[in-house]
Amino acid sequence: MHEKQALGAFAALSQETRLRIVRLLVTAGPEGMSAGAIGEAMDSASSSRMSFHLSHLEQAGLVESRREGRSIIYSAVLTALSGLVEFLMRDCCQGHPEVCHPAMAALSSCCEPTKGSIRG
Amino acid sequence: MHEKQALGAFAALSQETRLRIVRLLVTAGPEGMSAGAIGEAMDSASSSRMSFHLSHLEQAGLVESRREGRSIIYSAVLTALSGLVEFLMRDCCQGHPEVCHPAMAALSSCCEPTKGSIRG
DNA sequence: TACTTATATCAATGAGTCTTGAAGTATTGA
DNA sequence: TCAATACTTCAAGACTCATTGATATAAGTA
Repeated sequence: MHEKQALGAFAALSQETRLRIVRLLVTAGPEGMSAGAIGEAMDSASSSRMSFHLSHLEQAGLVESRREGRSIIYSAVLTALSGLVEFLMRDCCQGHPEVCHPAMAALSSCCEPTKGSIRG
Repeated sequence: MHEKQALGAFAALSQETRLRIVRLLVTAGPEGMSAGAIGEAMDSASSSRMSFHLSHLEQAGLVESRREGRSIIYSAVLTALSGLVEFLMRDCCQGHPEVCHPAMAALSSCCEPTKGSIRG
């Protein structure tokens, strides 16, 4: 994850519709959702509007697509999200590990690591 | 950290100058840096341009300021950064803990937690 | 082939953002 | 009080972004 990629990802995530799409696709898991289904889940989203935001997200590397019959299925690129977090934290931590510990505690409660515990 | 705050933070971080300012201030630590010193560290930054971006970052909650004599000292709000990470990961992990583990491993190598270890 | 469904692309419009230079405010010192 | 320093605020222009509606492409179906 380089600065340009991070800037693109932050820009993609700074738009309400796109942030919601990403969250929706993350919860949808690896199977993903068709563009139409995503559009139906969003408020008053025209097909061109969805296409605009989905291609924006795809170019930012946050989602990927595959065709299934007439539909195009979008899914979240989970490694891009974790890479973004890694980039953010890498920059945060230079000499100040206290920044990371609250975030690690939050992750710990979210992800239930299989071994070990985190103390701030 | 709510959606609106996250959107504001992502928008603030999606601009090259502002992302660099944040990284600069994170490395500068709690003492922070004056607006002028930040401007000197950036390429060809006019004072009004710095002020524009610094107030943008401050409104997003990513930096804070205090006056010292004639100078205004800016410093990074580390809890806002970790809060943003927490927000991102919280949304990432719904049913998919495998997203978080690589990020946790990255944080682990960055922050050297005082106790326990993280396994993906 | 013609029709329907599903999505993408294009062009135009309006809204928002970034930069610049000038003017304004706050602090310090003579 | 005057001048200098350090920032901020304001206004204007250029640029970018989001939305809309129309058109285009691609894949099934009759």
